[in-house]
Parts: sequence; structure tokens; C-alpha cells
Amino acid sequence: MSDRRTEIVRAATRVIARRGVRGLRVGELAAEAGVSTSLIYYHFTDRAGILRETLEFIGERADRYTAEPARTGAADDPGGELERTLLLELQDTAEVRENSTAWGELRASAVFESSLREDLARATHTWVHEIAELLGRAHPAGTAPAHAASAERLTALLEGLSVRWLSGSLPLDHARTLLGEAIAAERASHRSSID
Amino acid sequence: MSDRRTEIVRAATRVIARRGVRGLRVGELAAEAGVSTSLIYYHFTDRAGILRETLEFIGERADRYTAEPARTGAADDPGGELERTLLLELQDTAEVRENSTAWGELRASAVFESSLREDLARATHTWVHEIAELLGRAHPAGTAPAHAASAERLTALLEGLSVRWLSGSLPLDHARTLLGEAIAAERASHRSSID
DNA sequence: GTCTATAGGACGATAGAC
DNA sequence: GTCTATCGTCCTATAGAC
Repeated sequence: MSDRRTEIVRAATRVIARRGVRGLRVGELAAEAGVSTSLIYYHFTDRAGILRETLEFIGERADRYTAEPARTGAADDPGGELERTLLLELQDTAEVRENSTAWGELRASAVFESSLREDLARATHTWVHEIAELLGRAHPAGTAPAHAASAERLTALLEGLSVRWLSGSLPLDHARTLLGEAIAAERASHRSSID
Repeated sequence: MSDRRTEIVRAATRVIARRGVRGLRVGELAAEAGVSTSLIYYHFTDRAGILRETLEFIGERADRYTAEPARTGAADDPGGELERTLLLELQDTAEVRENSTAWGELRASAVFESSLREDLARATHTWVHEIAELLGRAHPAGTAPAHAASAERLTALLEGLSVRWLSGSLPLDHARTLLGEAIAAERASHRSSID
């Protein structure tokens, strides 16, 4: 992928985070990327193509974003790493807000655009898998299916809390508390009596 | 509110469930309601007004929809009622799909339209309160704040699972299983040792 | 209150020069 | 590869008859 294409896709991510998928105008995207409208169409077939690649990019970036701390983090404390990784996504910084907002838009858009579903399901699966792995390392006593189920619940809960936060139904610190308690409960469920 | 207005708002709910908020066209809404485009504008100021009232209607209907079983249901089995009420929203029927889809669109739209946030937060609060009440009746040993926190987690998880289902990232029966397990775990957390 | 017809504008997309 | 200029269409919203 050429640098320009990447630039445009990154600009589109910012515009989507700011205005939503429904609010993305090719003209505004051009302005955000600092290029002309027609250059957008030189690099992409049409608006749907821009959206497709941008949402794919958001999905891929979410993969990396999630996977990285799991690899570089303290391998000797997977439990703490799990908690940090999940709570990382409930923070009021520009980057996290952009990621969460864009991811939420990707999710919401996929309800009506089946072409997005495959990428989205794959990114979701990767994320769940990462979390399940952390759980497995933190609590070897539990079974793999139980770790997977916990990871699915925790990530789905995180998505639910995140959109409640972003839509003004839940204060951020409260969302963090609720998620923290859920993590503790799921972890406890994997502790055998001999832990 | 006149009958016509109500008809149009109901039609708008169906169109939103089918096409999303971003996909709602006033012309299509008119066709769905069986009236002319201009009649829509006779009853509503503009497209944003249609959306505002429709999303408000969705929020109000969600209140009733949730609250009704809690009032009419078997008062002697609040625990079972809780489980039934929550699992009710993970069903592949036309009505539940429409409700869940429309509610998800309301939630997603509110991220970018602050005017929707107040209604949404109120409807969310009402829903959480209903669930907390059921928990309180099922497990009097628990404290009210603990019931509230459980209700917030369960409803946020349900929203997260629901949108994963609708966006094709999670099979429905799996979503139901995950929610059922979470309900059981939250209930267990409110059981004192003397239960 | 409800319709037909259409104005007006926003926005996606293209033509063509450089 | 990138721009300026513009076309065509879709869609919101209104005018005006009944």
C-alpha cells in the first residue's frame, strides 16, 4: 500500500471517530488528509471502497493494539497484564477515544453492511483469543473452553461499557470499576480450590 | 400525539431497524408509512426531528418492553423472571430483532449526537433499575449497590452480546449461553452463606 | 390533512489539464 | 499523481392545489 493510501486511510479513521461512518464526507476526508477530492478517487474506487479499507484498517489496528502489550508485557504476571490490557480501553485519551469510537462504528456499520462482517468477526476472534490466552496463563487450573467463554464475556462487556461511556450513559470511572469487578469475578471462577 | 404521527414514528422504527439511522430516507419512510413525503414534513419539522422523536420512542418502548414482564410476571420467582427477561432480548424473532437493532442504532447515534444522550441515559437507567430490582427480590441478602452494579454489568453485557450477534460475530445460541452463565454468576455473588 | 410537483442543495464522482 | 472545475443525481424540503 502506497504512503498516500495509508495517509488517507488514517485520515478517514480520524474523520470516522469524529463524525461517525454516516458522517464521513469525501470532501471532509480530503481536507483532513490535505489532498483534493479527486485524489481520493484516484486511490479508491468509491466511497464504499474507502469505507471498506478504513474499517479493515481499524480492525487490523485493533489486533495489533491489543496483541502488543500481551507480547511485550511482563510475562511473569499475566493476571495483572490481563487487567491492564482490558482497562487500557477505558481511558479518556485522544488515542483510546479514537480507537473505541471507530471500533464502535465498525461494529454498528456491520449490522447493515454484510461485507464488513467477515473482517469484523476475524478481528473480534483474534482479540478474544488474546484475552483467553492471558487468562490461561494466569489460571492454568481452568479449562480452555472456560477461558474462552470468560474472554468472550469480558470483551463483550467491555464493548458494551465502552459505547455506554461514549454515548454519555455511564461515567468513565464507573465503567472502569464495573469492568474491574467483572475481571476479578471471572478470574476467581478459574481458581481451583488448591490455588 | 395524533394517530398519524404515531404511525409514522412506528414506520420509522421499522425502517431504522432495516436500514439503520444512516440509511433512513424520508422517501422510504413515507412509502413504509403509506403516505406522501410532504405529509411527513407536515407532521415533523425536518429529518432530524423525525429521528429525534423516533429514537425517543424507541427508548420509551424499551422501557415498557422491559418493565412489563417484571410487573405481570410471576412475583414468586424473581430469579427466574430475571433470567427470562434478559434472555428475552436474545431471540431470533422479528420483534426482538427490530427492537435490538433499533436500540443499537439509538446507542450508536448518540455517540455523535449529543441531543439524543439525555433520553438514552434515562431509558438505560430505567432498564438497569428494573433489573436491579429483580435481583434485589431474588437475593435479599445482597446490598442495593451490589444489585445495581450487577444490573449494570448484565445489561451492558447484553448490549455487547446483542450487537455481536446482529453484526455476525457471534452465533445466537452462543450469546445466550454466555449471558446465562453471567446471570448465574452474578446471582451467586449475592447469595450469602446462609442462603 | 393530504396530495403532486418541483425547487434547491449537498455530495459523490468524473473530465481534463498539468 | 495531483489539481481545478464541474456534472449529475439523490434527497431534503417546500409550494400550492384540493
